[in-house]
Amino acid sequence: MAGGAVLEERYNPKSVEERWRKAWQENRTFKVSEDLSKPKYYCLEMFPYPSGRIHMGHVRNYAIGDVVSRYKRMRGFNVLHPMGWDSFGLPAENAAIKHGIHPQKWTLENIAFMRDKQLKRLGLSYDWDREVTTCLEEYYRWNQWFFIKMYERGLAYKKLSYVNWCPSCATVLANEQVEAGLCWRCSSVVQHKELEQWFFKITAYAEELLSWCDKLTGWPERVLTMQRNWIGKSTGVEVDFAVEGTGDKLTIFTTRPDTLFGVTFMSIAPEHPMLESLIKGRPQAGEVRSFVQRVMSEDKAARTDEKQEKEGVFTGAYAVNPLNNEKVPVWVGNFVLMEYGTGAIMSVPAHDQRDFEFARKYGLPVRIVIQNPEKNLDAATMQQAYVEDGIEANSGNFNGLANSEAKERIADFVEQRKFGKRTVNWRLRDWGISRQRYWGTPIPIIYCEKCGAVPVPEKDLPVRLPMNVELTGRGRSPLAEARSFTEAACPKCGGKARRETDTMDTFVDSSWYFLRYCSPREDSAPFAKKAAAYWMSVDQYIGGIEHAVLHLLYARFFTKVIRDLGLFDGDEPFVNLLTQGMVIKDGAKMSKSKGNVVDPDFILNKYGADTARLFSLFAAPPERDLEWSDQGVDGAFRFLHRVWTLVYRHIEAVRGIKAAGVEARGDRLYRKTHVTIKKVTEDIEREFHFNTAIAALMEMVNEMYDYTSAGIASDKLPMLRSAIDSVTRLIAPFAPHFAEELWAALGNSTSIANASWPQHDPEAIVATEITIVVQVNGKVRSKLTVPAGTSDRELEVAALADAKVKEFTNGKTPRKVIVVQGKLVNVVV
RNA sequence: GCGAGAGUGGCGGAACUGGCAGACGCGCCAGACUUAGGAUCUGGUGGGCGACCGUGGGGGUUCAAGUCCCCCCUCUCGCACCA
Repeated sequence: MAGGAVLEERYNPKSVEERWRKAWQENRTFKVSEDLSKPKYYCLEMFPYPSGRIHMGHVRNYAIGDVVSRYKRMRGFNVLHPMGWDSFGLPAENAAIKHGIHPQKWTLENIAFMRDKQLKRLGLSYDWDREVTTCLEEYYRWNQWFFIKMYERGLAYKKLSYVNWCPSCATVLANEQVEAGLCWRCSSVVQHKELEQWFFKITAYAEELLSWCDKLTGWPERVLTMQRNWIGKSTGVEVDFAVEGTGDKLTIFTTRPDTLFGVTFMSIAPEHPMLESLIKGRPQAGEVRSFVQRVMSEDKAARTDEKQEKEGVFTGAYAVNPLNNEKVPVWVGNFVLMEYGTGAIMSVPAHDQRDFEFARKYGLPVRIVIQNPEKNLDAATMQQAYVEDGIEANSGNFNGLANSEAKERIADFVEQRKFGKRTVNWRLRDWGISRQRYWGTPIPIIYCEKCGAVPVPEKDLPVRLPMNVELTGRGRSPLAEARSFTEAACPKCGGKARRETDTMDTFVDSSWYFLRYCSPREDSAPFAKKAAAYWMSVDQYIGGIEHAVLHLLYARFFTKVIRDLGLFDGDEPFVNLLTQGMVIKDGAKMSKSKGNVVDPDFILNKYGADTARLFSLFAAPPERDLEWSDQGVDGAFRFLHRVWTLVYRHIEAVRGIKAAGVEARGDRLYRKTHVTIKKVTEDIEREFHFNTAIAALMEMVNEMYDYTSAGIASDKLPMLRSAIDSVTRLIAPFAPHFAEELWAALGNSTSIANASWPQHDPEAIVATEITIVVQVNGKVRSKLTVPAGTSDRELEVAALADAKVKEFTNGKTPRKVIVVQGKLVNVVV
């Protein structure tokens, strides 16, 4: 047996934790496999990037997940709780450039250190046999496999487009990776650049990704809101305006067809493909070109800044409004985005604030087409656009209709006359996955001079990332420099060809790793279908809010694609999501520059893992930010000490004693024990409120001290035994090494991880006597102790007879007496 | 501007469907044991001398409001020229 059957006098976390860490490893305590006889539970924490060291945020994240896993396990679930490494990515490459160490070596060394020297010390109940490392070919080959499957279905495609370019990372970024115009990783100003890129067609799933937001009831509302905003569905109408003098059509998108009669000009994006033909041969051409050039030279941050002055120039061209055959000027506007809608808009200054400002600035006409029913609008004097609902005016046959009604009627009219059609526009763009970097999954495409882009056949996978590549941090994709890599034969015709040298965005790796955990050593498929059918979906996913739209949206998308490939029978990857708060110190996020970082190793050395876990779970509920407090850690340590000392004192006396059963009902410690079991269980079940669960355990331990303060009679030993027994089980998910040690000392020879969770005795918690609060006019004046089950009538009589009540009612007759069953009496005078 | 969340002692935080505000912990104060205590144990600890007053501010509903309704303030996060 691994545990010491005799307790040492003083709690020594170091020796206790070492002993149990070893025991768990040797006994394979947390190894799991599919077992149809038990209900399954899949608990997952977002896997880390192997940066070299873990931080307090990791400790908190994994401690939360571990409590959930261990608790569910004790409740009889077959728990899958895996860990792995999101191990492709830029820092490895930067380390290579800076220190001349190969990214692979750097990464694998970091993983070994973080796994063996850091994570394993935390006592986390992982099945380490399921470890997944995304930078190994046994994993990334399946990224390539998915790419090819998606390519075959038209879900992966290449196109020339304007992309977000980070000059510092020297690579392209997805839209999701640009935050306020800055690179999400290094905060450089993102540039606009035209490049050929590979895309995943996430927009094909936009509707489904959106509609499922309503069904993910186990997700925090704010994450769903962010996803809904990001997907950004807007329904409207596309309308064709004929360009005067040419046969061309200028198509615009609008959500406000009810304002179509109020169009007084048009605006198009500087990148609009029709621009050249519009200005050709016109006197305005020169001015337009220099305007366009100036706007396009601005970086993305400046261009999309709301405070940016709205500017434009007249192209000299006119377009015809198909509804009233009116001629309106076409302008180029710096605020019109080519990526959204059609890159051209109709401008209705009377009813759109942007258009209004633009019209006033350039002296363009304003025409009211929706009248305010409260107060007549005047185009000449209005100070801002009228964007509320109202009645149609100046709108031909539609005059007099409510604008909400007119929206539909005008859209119908547009469709009947074939001026355009109803459409839906999405803010969501396809996911650009090409990265001009080395340390990632090679995109499995070969370019043949004759056949064009040809996917690498499945049998030739993986396309291995070559190891002998020089990394300079400059210029093009590092892979492009490696001739042995780029030279290839066309899989179709065998002719001379070259390989794609871009690698995939690392968010591809984390989009399906949760499926891989189900069967991590499977080598004929990304995962075994049967294993996934058993384990998926993830019952509880835990991680930071920072992935609210990035990873969590991509993973949902991949899951749906994988479903449609017939590999997995489910719609969503994560049933419940817990977004834990940050760990902060002195009111700010821990960061090197602020010098407020707490090193997990230091805490582990000084107090041990159980204290570190206990504190991070006790100091705040998981979804809130946690303020780190050195003194708070002392408090957690002290609590474990108190439990230890209590058990140490009585262990000899209770060793051979049988725990108390129902015959002990009525004993105050027995009652407290069962109240605590109920409270701890409910707090874990209800939103994982570990802080109050731990508080309840502390209360119980205080009660145990009190119970035993004057020594203990032998007839009370069964109650003490059952209390110690229960506390040990209840504390096990929080402080597992500690609990194992006590558990062994109590004479158990199997791990407490496999012990059952205690169940409370409902009869035991029914009090025989209850305290009733007595109020006079809503203010607490007295308390009554009465037998449970005293009737309302008796309570009222007792309250009115109370001396204090008489004093405060001062002889007046009560106007009303309110009795709340078992709680309170309020006398109103 | 839009959306989400929050505001409670000196501090972190409790208070499930309206029913003793401040559980539990930290800190602080006092005492015990001690050569000693930054160890441990015991007790106390919202404010005010008091009637009383206290959950960001102001109204309201109710026998009763941290909790429900209306108005306002502050903070955090996300989105933000999306046509």
